[in-house]
Amino acid sequence: MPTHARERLVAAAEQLFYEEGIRAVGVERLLAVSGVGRASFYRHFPSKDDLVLAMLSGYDERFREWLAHALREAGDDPAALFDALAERFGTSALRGCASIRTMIEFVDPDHPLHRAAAAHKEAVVADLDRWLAGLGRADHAELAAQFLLLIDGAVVSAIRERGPGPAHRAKRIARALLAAQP
Amino acid sequence: MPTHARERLVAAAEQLFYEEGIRAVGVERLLAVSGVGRASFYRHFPSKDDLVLAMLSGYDERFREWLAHALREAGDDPAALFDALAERFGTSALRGCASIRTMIEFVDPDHPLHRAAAAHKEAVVADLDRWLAGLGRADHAELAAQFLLLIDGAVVSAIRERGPGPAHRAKRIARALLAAQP
DNA sequence: TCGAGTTGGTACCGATCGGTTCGATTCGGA
DNA sequence: TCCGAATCGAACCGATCGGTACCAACTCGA
Repeated sequence: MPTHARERLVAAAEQLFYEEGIRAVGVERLLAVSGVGRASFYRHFPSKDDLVLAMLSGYDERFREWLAHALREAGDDPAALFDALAERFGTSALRGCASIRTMIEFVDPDHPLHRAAAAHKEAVVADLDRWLAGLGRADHAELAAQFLLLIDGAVVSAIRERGPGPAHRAKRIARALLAAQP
Repeated sequence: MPTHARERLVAAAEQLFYEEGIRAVGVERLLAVSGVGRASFYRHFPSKDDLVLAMLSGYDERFREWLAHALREAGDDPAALFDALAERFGTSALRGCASIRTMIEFVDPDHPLHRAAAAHKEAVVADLDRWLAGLGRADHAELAAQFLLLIDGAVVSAIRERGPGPAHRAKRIARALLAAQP
């Protein structure tokens, strides 16, 4: 199965970067796990950073697809979004989200990988904003930012705690938030 | 000034690890910035990881001192804690907190550095819990965990946004939270 | 004053880093 | 079936990684 070198590289990157970290995984490991030759790697990606970029792009797409589905399921109850988050936390082993981790591993705000990871978060908050506005909430902009803060806080908490607990906690906070300004 | 090699190493570690990341900074840079000789480094710290441990220990001490002071200032209004957080965000350039960043850079939950960083968070939530219990809140345990979720969420948001905005946002959430269960 | 202990500086170690180059082989479309 | 394109594997590059060993200079207490 020597075909699709690019796809196998991205798949290996997603797995290894998630399990161990970006800086912690060298090109050698990526080649070994993906079974891709060194030359093929650098034909598809000018540098390791470009592979990280491709990984981030895939993460952005998949996460926001998941988010869109979760928002549809939530109906007209914004707090229900955190039920979907709890489900997400329950299934996978929790090592944070690719965006937060990339922003932190490449903490210089001018670094291309930091910018790309931050752009994902801004896209997510824009998605949330549109959704809340569609639900007729006057405070949609502020509420969207607050929801992202709750999501990120839950993700960071979940790194230590394992399991859906932090997502449930975030949901209870969201409930209080919605009750305050109905 | 050839004395105090250890203190200078820890100071350089705090600065460089914060500005660039732990894995991103090699021993060479630490020696150059601190002005410490290579042999002196390894006399004080058996390995680079032990220097990270010392940095974390200093961070834990200083942060919790700051927290204790902020809690005293807050008086009987729990949400006022986030005013202190906003002040903290306003002054320093924001690149996250040492604990979150260490947990993420060493994401394996069994890694000694991950454990040390996680232990700091657990100590913080214990501090919050004692404080809230002292204020007579029946929901102190849950509220403490929720407060830490808000703090961590604000820290992650502040990495992208700069400035005290995320702390103010967290304060508004905290207000709603306290209003829900007075 | 003197000597033990700490210091900074340097050379060096094997391993790994990201990246380049050159075949030998295999795949896939015409 | 055949040929170009894509593939894998390995040798190789300079740089840097974390860590060791040795040395001359310095500090400081007895």
